[in-house]
Amino acid sequence: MRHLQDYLFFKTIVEAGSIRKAAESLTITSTALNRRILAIEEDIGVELFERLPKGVRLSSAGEIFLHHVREQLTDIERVKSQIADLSGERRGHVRIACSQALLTAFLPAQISIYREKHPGVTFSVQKKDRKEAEESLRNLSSDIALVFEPESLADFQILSVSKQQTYAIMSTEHPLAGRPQLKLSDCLQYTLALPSSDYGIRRILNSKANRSAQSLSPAIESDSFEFLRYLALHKQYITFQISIGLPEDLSQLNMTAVPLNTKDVPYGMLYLGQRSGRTLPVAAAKFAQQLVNELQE
Amino acid sequence: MRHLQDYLFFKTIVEAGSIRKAAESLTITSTALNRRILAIEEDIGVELFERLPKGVRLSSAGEIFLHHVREQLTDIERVKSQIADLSGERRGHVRIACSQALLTAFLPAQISIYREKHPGVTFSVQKKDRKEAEESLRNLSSDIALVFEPESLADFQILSVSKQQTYAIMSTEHPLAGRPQLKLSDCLQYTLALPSSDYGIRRILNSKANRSAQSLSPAIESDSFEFLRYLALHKQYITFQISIGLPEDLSQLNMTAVPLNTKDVPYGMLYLGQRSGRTLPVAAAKFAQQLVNELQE
DNA sequence: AAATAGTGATGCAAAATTTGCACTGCTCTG
DNA sequence: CAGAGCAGTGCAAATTTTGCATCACTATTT
Repeated sequence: MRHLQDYLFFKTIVEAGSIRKAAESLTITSTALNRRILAIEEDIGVELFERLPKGVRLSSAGEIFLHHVREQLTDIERVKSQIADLSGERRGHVRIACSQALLTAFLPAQISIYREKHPGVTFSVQKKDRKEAEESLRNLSSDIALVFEPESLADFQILSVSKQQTYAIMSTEHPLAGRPQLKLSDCLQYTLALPSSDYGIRRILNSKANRSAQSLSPAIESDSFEFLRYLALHKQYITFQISIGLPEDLSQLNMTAVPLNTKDVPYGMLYLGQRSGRTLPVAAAKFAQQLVNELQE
Repeated sequence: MRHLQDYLFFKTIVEAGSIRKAAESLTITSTALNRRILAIEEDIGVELFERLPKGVRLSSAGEIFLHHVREQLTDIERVKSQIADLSGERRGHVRIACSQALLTAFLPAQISIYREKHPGVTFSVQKKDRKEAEESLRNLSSDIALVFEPESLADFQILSVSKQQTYAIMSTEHPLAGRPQLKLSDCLQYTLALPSSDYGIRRILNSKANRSAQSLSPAIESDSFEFLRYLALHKQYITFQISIGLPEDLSQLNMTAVPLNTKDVPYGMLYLGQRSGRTLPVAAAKFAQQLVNELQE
């Protein structure tokens, strides 16, 4: 859309912090870009930026305008997507913010299923922690978010909630492998490789440990679930994952996942949501619907 | 706003039903206008209009686009108004849809009060019946609506509700003048001049008459309250009005208003509302707030 | 203290886009 | 069947946007 170019330019400048830098990434001259901003400012009658020696910074009027610009840019996407859907062929782009656990198996599978029906739809998936995911919904940089144990839920419109059981992951050689079910205390006798404490799984385990006055002392902490998994394979450590985050090929890797007793370690909650009050583009709305159906099973 | 010109052009064409007619009112050539539409259509990839021999008509894609355009045009007004409010001086335009009864005394007084504080704010007031008022909120041609006994309340976000007592209006020479209070049956013995049946007051009176199996047979019906009032003055008829709609200068006109007993004819409800989910421009929001305060007394 | 490198703004000419005129082809109306 | 009203199009003029060179300013580095 031609008229929205100014909006995009403006947004890019805000993100770049300088007109010249923004101009570079927009493949346009800084002077042309500068003048477009000046023109907008004249239109509105207020300066959108403070001019600093190091670049530009939003004025308070600019903040208001930025908010409007973000809404516009996403709104026109929705409109285009609705219009495209009239002609039968679904097109568009779905932007997903999600917890790390979803990246391994669930989302790849779901996206693949969706794209078989609608190859015109593209996806971007960003791993975000709980805070970041909610923020990205708020500032419209994501359409939907899948968050395990979310934080505030402000502006978060819940589309689906599903209970997630925690599993212990270990090598098939591990003494505990083969048990039908475990308690957390069973695991504490072995060496643990845990996600860092800003992850939902860790919070679940922590709270159980605190309640039973046990101490959760991991030998290894990491923010990469994949790393933890490989560690558990080679070093006979135990790590944990929620059910939806279990890789499909564990057995091929000589690993196994044993569920933790839910009376011992309670279910965690996986939330699917969008920004409240927003109408999603068709593609995103339909994909969200697919996830809702899938999560209900 | 330069970029929104296309939107305004588009909207004008829709309303005019023809590119040439729209071009005329926009003081631009039909050919230039035509090409701007073609450009938009190329941008989106779909035809927005069906081309008919008599002009153009919206396609279904155009309908979606129109909806977006309307939201845009009002949204940018809100943004401008919010930005202007930063600099202290309030500017903007408030569009009000209201029932006829409000035009006589209430709204003129309220607008006058508001404009003393904020002379930069302009107003447009449109008399609408209950259906029309709600529709004008929905399609964003009004910011706020004041409706007596509204109909559906769909998409209608209620800002305030106030009870309105019904008054009988008559000449000071009338036999019933001077009574402290009346019952509907008292009035039925005299000749009535009533608003047409799509007005809220008439509905209130009708429902009472039906319940008590009385018959409401007006000698005169009109959709002009002013006409009815003058009629009542000169011909000794009785007409009715709700409290907020009573003119301030009745006594100077040798007329008087006598309240109807509320146990006989119940209160009617006056609703102040906006479209649900919408953030009003500063000027409109503040004016609405003033009305809410006023109506609470 | 001076040089340097970074920022946004501006005058001016070239490039690109938009506009208006004249005209086409179409359909419905009288 | 002629006429009026409609949208679309080729082309040249008018207007707007762009890019280059350059200015004025500031913070950092030498």
